[in-house]
Amino acid sequence: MDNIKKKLQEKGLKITPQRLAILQALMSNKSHPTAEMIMEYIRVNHPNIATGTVYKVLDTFIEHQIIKKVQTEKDVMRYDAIMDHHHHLFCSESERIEDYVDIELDELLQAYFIKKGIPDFKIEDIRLHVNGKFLRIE
Amino acid sequence: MDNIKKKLQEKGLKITPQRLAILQALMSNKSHPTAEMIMEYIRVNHPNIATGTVYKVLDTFIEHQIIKKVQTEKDVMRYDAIMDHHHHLFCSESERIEDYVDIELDELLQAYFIKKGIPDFKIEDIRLHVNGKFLRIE
DNA sequence: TCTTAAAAGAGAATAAATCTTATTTAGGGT
DNA sequence: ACCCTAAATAAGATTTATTCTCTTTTAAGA
Repeated sequence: MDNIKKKLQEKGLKITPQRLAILQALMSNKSHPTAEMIMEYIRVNHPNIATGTVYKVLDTFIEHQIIKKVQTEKDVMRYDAIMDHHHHLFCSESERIEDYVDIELDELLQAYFIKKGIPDFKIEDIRLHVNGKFLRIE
Repeated sequence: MDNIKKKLQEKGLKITPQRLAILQALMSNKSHPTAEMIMEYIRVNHPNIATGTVYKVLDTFIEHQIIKKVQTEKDVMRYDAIMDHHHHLFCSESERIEDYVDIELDELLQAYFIKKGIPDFKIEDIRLHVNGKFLRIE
């Protein structure tokens, strides 16, 4: 929790109970939750947090690079508190999304694109979207 | 245009002026348009097409694998009529999205994952989301 | 402790997408 | 070519996620 406070302070953000609750919710949840799911989770301890506040706080976090949006095909946004470079595994039968970290792969891709490049495009970041099926239930 | 008709027939879909217009719009537009943009485009020749029809037709096309949704961070859906395996280049400063085809890369990835695999996950499809900047204006 | 800019609350407003119901139409069968 | 019917479209109300506006509250530096 102190670690969460430090994160906000580093970015020059005021420490509020709402921000702490939302960031804590995000960091304890690896399932890339929606704003809805975050609200549900924090309403246990913060019954009167406003919907708009949650969206606003999430936007603030994104702006300050504390969290990221996850790109999906659905019209509900999902959020990710893990900022280290990683890829995503998407379940083709459910809404499940998991992180996939693979430094060896990153090096392979980096080497490939340094050698080959993409015409008229300056690469900043490469993310894999791996679609498939999870063989074990979460 | 006959080619578009054939596409619908192959999937057992009725050929309607609305479907032809929407698919034609999608195939002539490489910018991964939104439903809104498609409507604007086809309203020139089809002034009284209903919004709901456009969404319905797009869903039907997705269901029959004639088009695909593009995963973005925004809450407007974008559509792609190119079904051959390809990746996407995302502009970090605008809404521009372009296709990126690279068979050599696909082979590299395939070889990598056949060798290495992902624990408890059966890969069906791998897409790269390459973020960066376009060095030439469209 | 005081001050004030920043943040949160409440709920109205917006925008994309979906749903409902009535009407129309494509295309197979006669 | 003409029916017939299931499928498709039109129109517009509705839903859902998200954003906006305005007022009140609060964090944290002076």
